[in-house]
This record gives sequence, structure tokens and C-alpha cells, in this order.
Amino acid sequence: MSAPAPLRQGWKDIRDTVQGWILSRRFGPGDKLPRDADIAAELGCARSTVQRAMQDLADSGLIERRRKGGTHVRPDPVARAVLDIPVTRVEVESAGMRHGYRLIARALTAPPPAIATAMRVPPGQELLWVKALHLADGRPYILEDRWICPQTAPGILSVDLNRLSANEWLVHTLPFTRFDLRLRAQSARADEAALLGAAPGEALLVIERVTWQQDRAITLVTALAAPGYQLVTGSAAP
Amino acid sequence: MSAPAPLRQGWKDIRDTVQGWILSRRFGPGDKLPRDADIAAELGCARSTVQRAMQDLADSGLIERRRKGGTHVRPDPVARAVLDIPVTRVEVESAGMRHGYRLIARALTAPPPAIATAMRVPPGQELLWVKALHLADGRPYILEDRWICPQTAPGILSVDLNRLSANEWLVHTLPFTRFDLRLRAQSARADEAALLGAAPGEALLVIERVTWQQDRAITLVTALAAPGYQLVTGSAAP
DNA sequence: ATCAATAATAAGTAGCTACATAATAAGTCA
DNA sequence: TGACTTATTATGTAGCTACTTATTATTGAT
Repeated sequence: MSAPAPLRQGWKDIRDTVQGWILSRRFGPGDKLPRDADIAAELGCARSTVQRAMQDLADSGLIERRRKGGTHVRPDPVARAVLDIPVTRVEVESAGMRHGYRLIARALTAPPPAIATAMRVPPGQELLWVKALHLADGRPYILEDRWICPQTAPGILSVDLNRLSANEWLVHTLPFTRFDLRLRAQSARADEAALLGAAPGEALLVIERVTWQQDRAITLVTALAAPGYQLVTGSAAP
Repeated sequence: MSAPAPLRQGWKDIRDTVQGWILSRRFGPGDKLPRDADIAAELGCARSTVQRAMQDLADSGLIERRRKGGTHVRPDPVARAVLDIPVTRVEVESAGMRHGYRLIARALTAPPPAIATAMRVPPGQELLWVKALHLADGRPYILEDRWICPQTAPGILSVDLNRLSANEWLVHTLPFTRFDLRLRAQSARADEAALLGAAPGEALLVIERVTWQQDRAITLVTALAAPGYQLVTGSAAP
């Protein structure tokens, strides 16, 4: 027989080992972990491998790392989740349903001050306002109330929004560099309830999003989800 | 004067450059990007640097990478956000408010079937049920309805939950390996409204979370947020 | 023509060195 | 004592080589 297999361990193994140390209370909340180099020596791998493992644990919120300060187990662990918000059509279709879309209103007008502030456009500046309903298998799914900045999104004014949703056009035409997201609950107004097939006053999940290209707002959407809608996600660290 | 500065570019610069290619439509949705090695040659850096940059863009949902298949711009870009759910006390305090806590109910009882299923415990198995209210500056903040599995969390039965919230005890005593999260909206029942200072029927944001240690459920929380509460987050990429 | 074995390819990973950066600790001088 | 400077330290990053793995493309046998 030859020598025992080397059994080289990858950075995910290292990560799981260190996570095991924390789970087993070898290192508790607030404790300082050994230096990367020492962990590498103890586990028999390179420091770069430990670095990758620790970076991942830091990304998932379990530990904190500071230059010179070293690595500490977070005293107050956060639950860090990754939330994917796809294009509505894709979301519907990947759930195995047929996507429908209906334009309700469209206008070029000055937004209320709150909208202008959130999008950082000068008050009085005209924006494109769009109200549209997304359907899943013919039933109301999401009602979106959207403001679009024509300066940032040239071309939107000539798009036939009866055929193509602004959501779809924007995401395929004008990639964003970043966005802000706010989730809250809101009672359905009478008109909203009618469109969404909800009872007036029924609780709706609201997803509000501002997308930016550099420092210029592209669009602000307030999406009202139909009753029963829920956002599902899992933890960041596997 | 000496030779021009080398101006070595880091992986974040490479990432931004490639993102710029996509934003400027040099490569549009669905397009295939050059191989890492070619990008490295074009930009004058090592392949490992490109690898890190591309990995980050893949993590943020902008591109997709497959071995042998190469790198493609995602045809349907997703907006990927990272959501931090800290311990409630920390959340309140880091907003500059004073955290308060009040135990409302505590019982050892068999959960409804839906709860047992979600936590994957045998039906009939007794769990610890806790209802508690978190306060911010004396005002209702979050009402949590929690089921805890004493098998997975030994010791919870002897904790004085009048003094210390289960949220706090669990997170400092029993780190989780992963969790599931569901966000939805729900109308306040009369008793919930009374506790949260809300109008009966008012829309509340509901955060439901199951935390696991390996494949055993630790706890399931249904947290009702007081009116006005909202979850805020930003994009995953820079 | 169909299916299985095989080769080629591009991303993924491990290990190493060297250096950069940030934060702390130690020292120095009024 | 206090403010400033300097050294130290641990993480962060870049670059390289070598190898692994997943997947596609090609070849070959039936």
C-alpha cells in the first residue's frame, strides 16, 4: 500500500472547520480568533486559503476582521440574507405561471416633492409616470407605480408601454449600478384593491426601489404585491 | 523625472472596468465575455485578479460563469440585495433608541401542524412557545411569536424569559448555521393591534424566520413589526 | 445515426512570495 | 502629561505556477 492520501482540504473545508469552532464554543461571541497564519499552521494549509475562508465567514456576518486588530467572533451575530429581485416577468415564469401585463396610466408630469427628493431631481422637473399591472396566470400579481427620469433614460418616452413593461425595457436597456430597497406593509386603497383583487384595506407588501446609474436616478418603483405574495430567501452562508 | 508611475490596478478596478463594458453596451445581455486570460492580457494584470473581479460580478448577479462555457452577461439581470437582520436590541440601539422588552406569554405545548411541519419536528412534539414585545423608546416596536425546540436548544427551559429575550439568549448561546426567511404583509388582529399600538386591521410587515443548526430547527419566529417599520437595504455590488 | 469514450477548454482552487494598508502599540520630545 | 512620530503587526491584495473540475466538443465504435 502507498502512503495515506494527502486529502488536501479546500477553503470551504477550512471555513466549515472554523465555523465549527465557533458553534462548539471553542471561540464564543467576542472572542479573538488566532491569526490567519496560525490557523494555516494548525490546519496544515496555506495562509491564502485561510484568508479566503475567513473572508467568507466575514461576508456572512459571523466574524469581524480588522487589520492589525485581528479576527473576532461577532458579539452580536447578524442574520445576513441575500434577496434576489428579478424582472417580474421572469419571476412569474420561473414559478411556472403565465405572465401578463396591462398598462393602466402613463403621463409626463412633475412628481410630488417626496418622489423628487428620493430621486434627487430638482422639484418641478417633469418625469414619466407609469402605472401598470402584472398578472400571473391571469390573476393580479403586482401593481407598480413608477417614476422614470427621461434625462437618465433617454428613449423611454418613445417606448410603447402598452406592449412592453417599463420594468422589462429598463432592465434590458439601461443596466443600473446600484439601487436602494425599502420593504414595508400598507393597507390597500379602494382603487388599488380593485386592481389587485384585494379587499379594501387589506394588508399589502410594498417593495419600493430606486435604481441609479452612478449618481443619477433611473427610476423609482413602488410595487404593491397582491395578497398572499411573499418574499422568500435563505441565509448568505451555505 | 522618473518613469511614469506603474499605477497597478486592483481587482475592484478590473471589476469596475468590466462593469463599464456592460453598462456601455460593449457587451449586452446574453453576450459572451472574453476569457479571464484574455481580459487579463487586455487590461495588463494577472488572471487571478480577473478571476476575483469576475467572481464578484457573478456574486452580484450581473454575470454568469460556467466552467468551459465561459462568462456571459446575464440575460435577465437580477437586483441582488443583502439584508441584515440583527438582534432586535441591537437594531433598536443602533438607531439611537432605548430598547425595552416585555414577556407576554410562555408555555410548553404542542404546536399547530403548520409550525411542526415548517420546523420538521414530529407532530405532537412539545415546543416552547413564547410571545414577547420589543419596545423602542418605550413604544411598541416588534411583537414576536416564537416556537423553540428544546431538543436543539437545551437550557432554554431554565432561562428567565422575563429578564432576557429568547432572541438575545439564542443568538448568544446557540449560533445557527443557516436560516429561512419569509417577508409578507398581514392585517393586525385585535389583540395584536392593541399590543403594537396599531389600529385593528392595519397593515403590518411580518418577518418569519426559521433558524437551523445543521438539519435541526432551533426556532421559528413570526415577528410583527409596528406600523411605520420598514426594512431598508442596498445593492450587493459596490 | 446513436451512443459512449476521449480530448480540449475555461473557470475554480491551492500554494507560494512579495508588498500594501490600516490600526495599534511603543517611543520621543516638548 | 499630552501630542506627535515611528515601529510593529495582522489583514488585504497582486502576481505567479500548478493543478483540478465541470462542461463542451470531438472522435470512434457499434
